[in-house]
Amino acid sequence: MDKKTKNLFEARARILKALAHSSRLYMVSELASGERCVCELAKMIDADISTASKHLAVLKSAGIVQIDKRGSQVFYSLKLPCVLNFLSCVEDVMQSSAEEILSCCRR
Amino acid sequence: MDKKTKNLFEARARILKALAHSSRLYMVSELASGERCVCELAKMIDADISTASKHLAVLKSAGIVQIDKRGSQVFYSLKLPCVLNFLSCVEDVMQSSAEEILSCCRR
DNA sequence: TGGCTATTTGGTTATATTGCCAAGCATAAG
DNA sequence: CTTATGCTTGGCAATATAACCAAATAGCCA
Repeated sequence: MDKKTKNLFEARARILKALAHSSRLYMVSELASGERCVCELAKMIDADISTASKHLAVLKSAGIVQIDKRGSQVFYSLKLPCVLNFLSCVEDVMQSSAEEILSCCRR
Repeated sequence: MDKKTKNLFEARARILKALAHSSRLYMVSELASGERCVCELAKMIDADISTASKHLAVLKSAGIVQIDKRGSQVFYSLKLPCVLNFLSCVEDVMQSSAEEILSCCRR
């Protein structure tokens, strides 16, 4: 694997890593229905505001969400809707694993 | 977020986490063109065989790849082709970020 | 059986991530 | 100006990941 290829895959992995946390994934799926301020998202994931803020910073630096500061609040929203397509495949993987377990038990 | 929802998102995150590493991502994209044994994949990511084996175990336990033992070798292959769709969206996110940087420099 | 090859597993160390608290900053309200 | 609110940042402790080496395991062949 040459250096250029390595950099490419590291960049890709960085984006996936940003999504690879239950709280961040939940926030992303909430943002699918519209923008939310930090305090709303913090309540949703049931965590300290500073924790939510840091998670959102991770998503932002990966280019998955964008911000809009209005007054004293900061509103986050999805940058690219295609991110939601990720989840449908994740669902397929989960279902496939579940079916495998079931078919194994049936025998 | 109730407990059931939390478990669901943790399960989803586990799958994304399995893909969120440059070596694992590279192995997955190689497997797109067909099955490979552990030693081949280890060479490709330029790592110790034990390291490759552990990465593959992560992918397997996430349900992303499957194995076929033949003789003394173990062949890994993709379980669901849809995993590759992830990458096209990752590409979109990267391009969007790159365009943003460019447009900022042009001004 | 004994040695050989391919792979997995255990152990260790280095590094990264996570979550909370406290402190800082900016904007809005009084 | 002072206070309150919403958010971000720095720091720390706990936990999780990653990479390597060494040792264990499994199947093949002489």
